[in-house]
Amino acid sequence: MSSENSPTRIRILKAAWELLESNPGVAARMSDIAKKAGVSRQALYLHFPNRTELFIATTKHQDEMFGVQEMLGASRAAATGRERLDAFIEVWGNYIPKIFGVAKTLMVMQATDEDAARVWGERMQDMREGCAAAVAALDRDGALSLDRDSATDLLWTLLSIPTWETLTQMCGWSQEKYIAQISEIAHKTLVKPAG
Amino acid sequence: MSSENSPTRIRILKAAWELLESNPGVAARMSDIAKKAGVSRQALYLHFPNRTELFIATTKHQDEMFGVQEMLGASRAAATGRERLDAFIEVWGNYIPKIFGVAKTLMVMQATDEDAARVWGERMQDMREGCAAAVAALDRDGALSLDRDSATDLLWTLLSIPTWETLTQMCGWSQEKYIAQISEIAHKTLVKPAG
DNA sequence: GTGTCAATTGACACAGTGTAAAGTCAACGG
DNA sequence: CCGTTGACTTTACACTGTGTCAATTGACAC
Repeated sequence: MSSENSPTRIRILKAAWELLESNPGVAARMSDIAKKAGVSRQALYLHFPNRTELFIATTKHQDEMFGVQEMLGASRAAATGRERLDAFIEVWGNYIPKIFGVAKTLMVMQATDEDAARVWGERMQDMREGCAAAVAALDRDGALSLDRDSATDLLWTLLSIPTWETLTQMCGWSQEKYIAQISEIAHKTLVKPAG
Repeated sequence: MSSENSPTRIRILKAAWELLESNPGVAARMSDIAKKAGVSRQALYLHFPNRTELFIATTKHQDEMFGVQEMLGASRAAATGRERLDAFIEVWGNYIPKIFGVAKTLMVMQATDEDAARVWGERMQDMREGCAAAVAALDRDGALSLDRDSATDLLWTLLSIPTWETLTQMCGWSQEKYIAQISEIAHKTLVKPAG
């Protein structure tokens, strides 16, 4: 079942991806995914031990396809703390819509499923490190107007998926407005006013 | 089944309340609730048409017990826009922890259940009106640094339950720190600097 | 007593997950 | 050309949880 790259496995992952994306959070049934992938329901269990692990694998597959690591790595290149903050907000903020469908499913499952909770927690912790790094860079520039921990907490919350969901999905903000406003709030609350 | 005040109905609601509170989001089973209420599983269906409606009723029961309407009404009394903003943040922000357990359940169910989604949406819309009113009061004072809609959207997001959850449950902020910081962010981002 | 109402008991249909066993089919190696 | 292997299918089933139904009990009211 494990880390193979068999074509069937990929087809299943792709089917799950599409279904979750078209209906965020609703968590398609195994039979739906099988149907979409053009395989039997049982074939799913040949590649993944259970439903949760299939969705976890879908998440990891997305990260691999999109190359998050590289994207986030790029934001580390920025010279000043302020530039780094902006770069991080832009990269992560623009990554969210790409993964939202699948991510939301995991987020919802997290409440009832330990494995989903673990993986989701790790993922959010990774993102938090990016926040911490940006905050640290600001601090080194003497531009941080809060203690590091609180600043990291705030930035993390500001860039959380529920925040993105509220603003873009419920309030109807465009992706550009979202990025611009989050960036502005981050500056106003985290960064010292003058220079 | 409907809007009676039979003692059994109340006991069921109380049992559901306690179970949801002790395990936010996990959504207890009907049999668990029945057991806790000291009543047969079938008795639940004599009072509520299904699981979702039971949870919805639990939410409404909480609102009734706590008297949200009165609490929020009090914040309308404030004289200036700034005072009103602070009052609203304090009232709503301190209400969240009281309802979190049950609310989170509804929030999670919202993804898969239309009725839950509807009720949850209404509830959030009610809260939004409080945000809009505070923003309008600021605007009347000429103290608003954003257009009304954007300001309402932002305040609404800032005061959303996921934001509270991230800061207090995941980051470990105290309720006091939460209120203080949210208040500060709201001022920095919504209210004009000087006077 | 009889009616009625609230609740119980036990049974069942249904959906969805996960397991198990047997069968099919194509590829590959002797 | 045969036999094996591996991936997948088919069928069946156990299990959990929701919701429905019918028959029964017990109390209280008139």
